[in-house]
Amino acid sequence: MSVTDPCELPADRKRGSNFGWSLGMVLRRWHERVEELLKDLPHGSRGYHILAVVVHEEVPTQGALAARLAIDRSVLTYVIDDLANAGLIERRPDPQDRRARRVVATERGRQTLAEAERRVAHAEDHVLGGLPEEQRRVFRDLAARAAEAIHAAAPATDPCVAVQSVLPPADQAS
Amino acid sequence: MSVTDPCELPADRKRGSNFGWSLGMVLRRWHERVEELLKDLPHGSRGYHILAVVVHEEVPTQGALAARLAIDRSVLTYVIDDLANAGLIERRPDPQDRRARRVVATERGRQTLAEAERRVAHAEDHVLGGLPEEQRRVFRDLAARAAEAIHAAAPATDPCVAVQSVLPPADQAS
DNA sequence: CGAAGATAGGTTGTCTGACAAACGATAGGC
DNA sequence: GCCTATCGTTTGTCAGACAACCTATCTTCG
Repeated sequence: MSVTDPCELPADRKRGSNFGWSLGMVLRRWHERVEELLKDLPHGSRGYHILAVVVHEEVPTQGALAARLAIDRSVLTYVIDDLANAGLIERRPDPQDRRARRVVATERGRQTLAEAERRVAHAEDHVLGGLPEEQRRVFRDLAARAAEAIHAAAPATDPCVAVQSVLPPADQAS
Repeated sequence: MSVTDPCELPADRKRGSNFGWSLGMVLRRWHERVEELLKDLPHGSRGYHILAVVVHEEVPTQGALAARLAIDRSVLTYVIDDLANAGLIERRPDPQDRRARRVVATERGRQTLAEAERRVAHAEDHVLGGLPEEQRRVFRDLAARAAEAIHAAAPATDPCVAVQSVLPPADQAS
């Protein structure tokens, strides 16, 4: 497939149609808003995500939690510390394996999460204010499913694409 | 339109249904892939975005470019430096205003972008591999429109939400 | 004309968050 | 009882984001 006229990208590729940029834009705004909203939750959106998983899901250990959220274990350490200090979760020794810690939510944690989720949901609607109600729902749903799929196929890098220079070999530089 | 009962989140709010987390997940993977793909384009995805705008849109000055992409001017400086060194764009003095620089793409830049866009499009399909064809299209479209709307309403922080603690007042801590 | 303020671009320094590496404690296999 | 793997934690390094400052130029107005 020879290079079709590069300018021919049918106005679908033009303004705003850079997927990566768009995602970044939406995520940045989401982050701003949520961070603002949850500024007294120990680590803002980070703490929120962790708390959410702890409350909603049965996650055995800290390591599993890290895997579930696809974040580094070393981050978990201090976020959990602070969430525990705030009385939102507890870190209990696992009776089966004394290396592991089970992380469970306190009642206060559950309440806090409920409140946080309410606010975040509201903020999200605001962030997606540019889309009509129905499409917001669709967007969130698609994002969730795409993320789920990505997370499931974790390997991150498979060499299915041969990596060679994007730059033309200096043949007809302007 | 009052907020429908916030606690009613019906198992739609559960696993994977954290919008922010999902976006982050998708974006991270996008970034990994693209950065891999464009590793010899001066600043990877950054350079890609900038090059794309320079090629596809009529952007008067460097400052306008920064505004268009919602990035810091100080970033533009060195990215443009390197894109120019690679012969992909040129920084020309604006005859009307000698403070300003007009940034224009070279032919080589156009070719490179075309190739890059092809690869990125391919990578994006791969990243969204968890969604069927049609939904990928929808997702990209919604993302673009949401981002566009956000970018249009730039102010970033309007105090429409009263910010008070998410934490309950220590009444019934567990 | 010439001084004052505004604006374009560039430079520098600081700060945060991501990530790798190393460590102590414990579990499981031999 | 040793050896290796695993869990959680700590530490250090690095890149990217962002603010503050600087210079050159334009604009306005006396």
